Amino acid sequence: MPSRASRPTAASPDALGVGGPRSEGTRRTILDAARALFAARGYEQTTIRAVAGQAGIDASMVMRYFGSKAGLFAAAATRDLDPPDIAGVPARGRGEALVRHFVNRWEVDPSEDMLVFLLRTAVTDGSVAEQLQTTFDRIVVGPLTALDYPDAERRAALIGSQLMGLALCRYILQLQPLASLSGDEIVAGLAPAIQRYLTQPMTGA
Amino acid sequence: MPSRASRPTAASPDALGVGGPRSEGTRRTILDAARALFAARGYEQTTIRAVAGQAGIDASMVMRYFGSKAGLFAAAATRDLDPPDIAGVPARGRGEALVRHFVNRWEVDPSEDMLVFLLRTAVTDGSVAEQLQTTFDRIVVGPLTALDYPDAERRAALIGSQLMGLALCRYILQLQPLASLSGDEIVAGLAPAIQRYLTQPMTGA
DNA sequence: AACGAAAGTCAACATGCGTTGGCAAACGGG
DNA sequence: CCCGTTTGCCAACGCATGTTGACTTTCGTT
Repeated sequence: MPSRASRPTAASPDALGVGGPRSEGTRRTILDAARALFAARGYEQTTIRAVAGQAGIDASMVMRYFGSKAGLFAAAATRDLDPPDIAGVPARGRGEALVRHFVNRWEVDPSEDMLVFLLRTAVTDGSVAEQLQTTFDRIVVGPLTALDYPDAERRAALIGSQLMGLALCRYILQLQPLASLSGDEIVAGLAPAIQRYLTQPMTGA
Repeated sequence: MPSRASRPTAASPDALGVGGPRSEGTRRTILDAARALFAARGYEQTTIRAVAGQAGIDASMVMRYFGSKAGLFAAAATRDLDPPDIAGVPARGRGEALVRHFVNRWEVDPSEDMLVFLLRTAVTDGSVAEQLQTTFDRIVVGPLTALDYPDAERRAALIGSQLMGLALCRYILQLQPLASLSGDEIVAGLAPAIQRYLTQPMTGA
């Protein structure tokens, strides 16, 4: 990706704090570069200079826009992500729908997905782990409780551990043969297990 | 843990390379400290000085013993770990036996387990990921192929992703409610899924 | 055309890191 | 008792990093 100079067009005088409204164009450019690098290398390995380099600007610009490396990460880590719509799926197909939802998103570009992005950094940073918990609650636990599944939290936890394990092994660690299977093969292999987590009776408490 | 000065006892003139036989006592002390810190913070966040500090010695000592930070990690990352004995278990109970094997080990002290140790560092270091692959092949894929399971590699991959996900969510990220469940509850929840991965028919290839 | 603020660059600082070499104490055989 | 090896500590180097401040360039407004 060549260094897109891009004329930032001075931006519109939108609703932004008086603290310092900057060019919205380069702001997004920086955030995209930051997300890509944070997701690819993790927090420590990602340097401000590298982010600035990929964004085609100077490192001090990143500081002016986001204050600090932590501020940059915080800004990069807040993004909308849509929970899967499993309510519109018959109960027997919800396991597969759940797996397919995430696999489809991850197949496009794992680095672009918030869950993979957070996962990578959460491993080395405890505060990010809390954020991952929140995100996960909203995106997996939420839909399950909305459908009145009993023990929704525990079922979501089991399902989550499997989905996280998949994301970890396939997209981050790239372990074989998991990394070279097709998306459909992954879905076919995982869906029955997820379905089972949804429906199997719970023992103990 | 107070700084154990400990007289290294000059050690026995054991079989050690001519390059530099050092005190075996402090060598192990350093390795223990290194393993604990690597497992707790990951590779980047662990500093030579911190390892030396926890071992109660100087940082340069670590260098003399292990040459470099990478050498220290390599030394810390080589340790025996026993594959689970599922051959002596009836086929119907192998899923549970597999889960229980790892959960039992992790309940004692996750930081002491090689798999958790490697997992944490593999996320930020690609070369460690390869080592994790090797370890995993030996400890999970091996026992399965030895029992002539069809599609042993793929089944092991699915099982592995679930076990890795558990280790990640419960012991590293400490996500709720997974982190606060009892070991038995974990085993009860996961065992049927693992058993299913062992026995369910494989679709596609 | 001139002004001034915004946008961006450049050089430098302070810090913490891995790493190195030199120097002091402990130990053991002659 | 002395001396060489081993074991350890101290101070420092070189480097990359996050961060800062002064300087230049762009560009809309008057």
